[in-house]
Formats: sequence, structure tokens, C-alpha cells
Amino acid sequence: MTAQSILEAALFHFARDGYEGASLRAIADEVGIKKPSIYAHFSGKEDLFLHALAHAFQEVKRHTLEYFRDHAELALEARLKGVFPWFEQEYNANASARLMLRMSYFPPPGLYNEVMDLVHPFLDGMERSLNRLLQRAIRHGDLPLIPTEQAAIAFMTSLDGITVEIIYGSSSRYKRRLEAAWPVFWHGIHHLNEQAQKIVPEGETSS
Amino acid sequence: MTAQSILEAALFHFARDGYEGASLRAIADEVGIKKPSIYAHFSGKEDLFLHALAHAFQEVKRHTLEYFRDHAELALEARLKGVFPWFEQEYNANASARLMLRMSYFPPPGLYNEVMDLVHPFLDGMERSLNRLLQRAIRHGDLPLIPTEQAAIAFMTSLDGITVEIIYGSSSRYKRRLEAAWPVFWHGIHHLNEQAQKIVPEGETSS
DNA sequence: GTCTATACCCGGATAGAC
DNA sequence: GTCTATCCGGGTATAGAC
Repeated sequence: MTAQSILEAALFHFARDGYEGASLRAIADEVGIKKPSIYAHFSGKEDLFLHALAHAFQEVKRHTLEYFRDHAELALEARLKGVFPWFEQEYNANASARLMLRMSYFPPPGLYNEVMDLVHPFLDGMERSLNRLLQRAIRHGDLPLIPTEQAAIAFMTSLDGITVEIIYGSSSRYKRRLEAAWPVFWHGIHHLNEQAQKIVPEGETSS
Repeated sequence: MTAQSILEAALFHFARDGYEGASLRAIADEVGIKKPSIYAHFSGKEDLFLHALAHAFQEVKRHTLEYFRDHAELALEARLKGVFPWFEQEYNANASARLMLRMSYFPPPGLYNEVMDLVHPFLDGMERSLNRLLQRAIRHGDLPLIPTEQAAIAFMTSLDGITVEIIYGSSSRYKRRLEAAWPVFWHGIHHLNEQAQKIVPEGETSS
């Protein structure tokens, strides 16, 4: 079970100090073992890091699905908007969320591909789940007939834009953004069909 | 003029490798001097970093204002939407843009306050400029009467959300987001006045 | 599996000659 | 201002006893 303890400590340190900034000594100290003992469980810093990161993604995915499942009784808008304060809390409470975000933005230079192989499937999976959720809402009459895929991408974009302030701003800056940007998103997706008429030239049909 | 060369090399390395990852030796090598010679111009790594970062912010601010000035002939929507491809180009071409973004998201732990003293005024200044631009557009009849401050904040949020994909995604992922999120933003800000009626309860007035 | 001890390298920083 | 030489600390990693 030491392997599990090492992983958790590593998660915390990599999230706080970054890949280069984190030290194996500090991780070992926190677990209560000596530095070389780490090598009995992981082949080195890189190996430990990739295991920790994969674990972080798994955790965040699990928690996110839990959020949506546990708030199925909310109205669609409240359920979607609620993701933001929920994620702020998650970010402050869980090293997994912090590590995932940090490494998505700035992976260690030498591990770019390995990290992106975790990031992109995660984002794509979230987008697909969201897409399905919106389609269900339309079928239930909770949302007008809009292009759900586009709305899902726009939601992910808003999430990132607001999340950014959770990371590098204060709580008040994040709230300011949420209250300003949310109505824009929410009204925006309800009027998505208006654009088609503008873009498709008159009298033209899709080939 | 060596000080200037050191600053530029430092900018590049800090942007690529982060604060801890960048090494004074590599910077010195690029300039063509020896490591200790840096200390004739800067008191240490921290000092060099803060000078480079301040320079980066100054550069990005200057370039941004230039973009808006040089595209005054465009229609409002094209001018605003054009910020995104312009910024992608900027990010790929300029170490200043990369350093600014990276350090805004993940400042070196020990320099958090010093970095934020650069980040927040920059963001606030951009938001104010945008706000003024939207107000002018309303006066000229290019935009309906909407709360410009809210629209400005929402734009900055979209910018971050889409920019994120410039950083950690590919060019195709970024374009996908832009094309999905832009119409949502653009239609959204045109319908901002609708919300007030929904939120204020019937028969209630502000105390 | 875990320890002690240690090798090795590279980082930032300083001293002092030129 | 720039160099060579050096110090010190921290990092990763391994050898070998227990």
C-alpha cells in the first residue's frame, strides 16, 4: 500500500510545484519513507509523474460524472451553471483537479505527447457527455431545438474561460466573470439558429 | 546593449521552460557570454525574470492596441472576432505572448504577488479598452444598447476559453472552438437585456 | 521492500584576475 | 564587463546491507 501513498503525495506535490519544481525527497518525507525507497515502486520521477497524472484524470472524470448524477433533479440551467461553483470547490479541495489543469496548460516539455494523450480524450469525453445531456433536454422539451454539438463546445469554452480565473485570479474575479459570461452563453445558445440564415446565401441548398 | 540581449534570450527561455526549468547557463550560451557575466547586469535569476516579464506585458499590450488601431476599418464583429486568429499568430511568433500567458496561469510559487501585480492591471486595462470600444459602437449605431461592461467581461472570458486551446490544443481544435463559441457569444450579447425580467421577481423593486 | 551511504551532475551564485 | 575557478546546495539515481 506504500505505492498508493507515494502516488497521493506525488499528486499533491506535482500539482503545487510543477514537474520540475517537485522533489522526490519532499514526496518521500511526506509518506514517511526515504527517498530511495520510491524506486522500489516506480522506475523514476517520470514514471511516478505519469502514474499520478493518469490517476488525476480518472478522479476528475469520476467526480464530474458524480456531480451530474447527483444533481439530476435541478433544472437544466441551474445544473449547467452549477458546474462552475462546484468546480471551484473541487479545485480548492482536490490536488487531482489542480494537477490536471496545470499539466493540461503547461506539460513538462519532454512529456508533451504523453500528457496530451490524456488531455484530449478527457476533453472529448466530457464534450460527448454534455452533448448527450443536451439532446435529452431537447427531447424532454427543456431546451429548444438547437445544434447541441456546437452548444457543447461553447460550454466547454466558457468553462475554460471562467476556470482560468479560478486558477490565476481571486474568487471575486471568478464570480464576476461567471455572472457576466453565463447569461451571454445561455441566451446565445438559444439563438444559434438565427445565424444559419445569415451565413447560407439566398436560394442556395446544400449539395 | 548586452543587457538587452540577455533580456530577450531570457524571455524566450522562461517562456519555453518556465521559471524553474530555465537555466542561466543556457541563456548565457545563447547570448554568447558566460554565465557569471549575467550578474553584471541583473542581480540574479529573480531579477532577470521580473524584468523579462514586465517587458513581455508591455510588448503584448502594445501589439494588442496596434491590432485594434490597424483594423479600424473592419465591421465590429469582424474586428472583434479577428482578435482570435491574430492572437494565435502572436502566440506562435512572439515569446512575449507565450511568457505572459504561461506566467499568468502558473506563476513561480515564490513570485505570485509580483506576477499578479502585472497580470491584473493588464487584464483590467484590456477590459476597459474593450468597454470603451463597445460604447463607441453603440453611439455609432453599430450595436444595440446593451450593458457594455458585461459584454466586455464575456468577451475576455471567451478569449481565455479559446486561447486555452491555442496553448494546449492543436490549431484545428482551436478553430473548432472559435467557430462554435463565437456565434454563441455574438448572439448572446445581443440578447442580454432579456435576462433582467427573468431574474427580478414580480412586483419587487430595488430597495 | 526499505534502509544508509554515496556517486554524480547541474543549478544559482560569488571571488578575484584581467 | 567579462572571464576562470570555485563553492554550495539540490536534484536523480544506484549499490549494497538488512
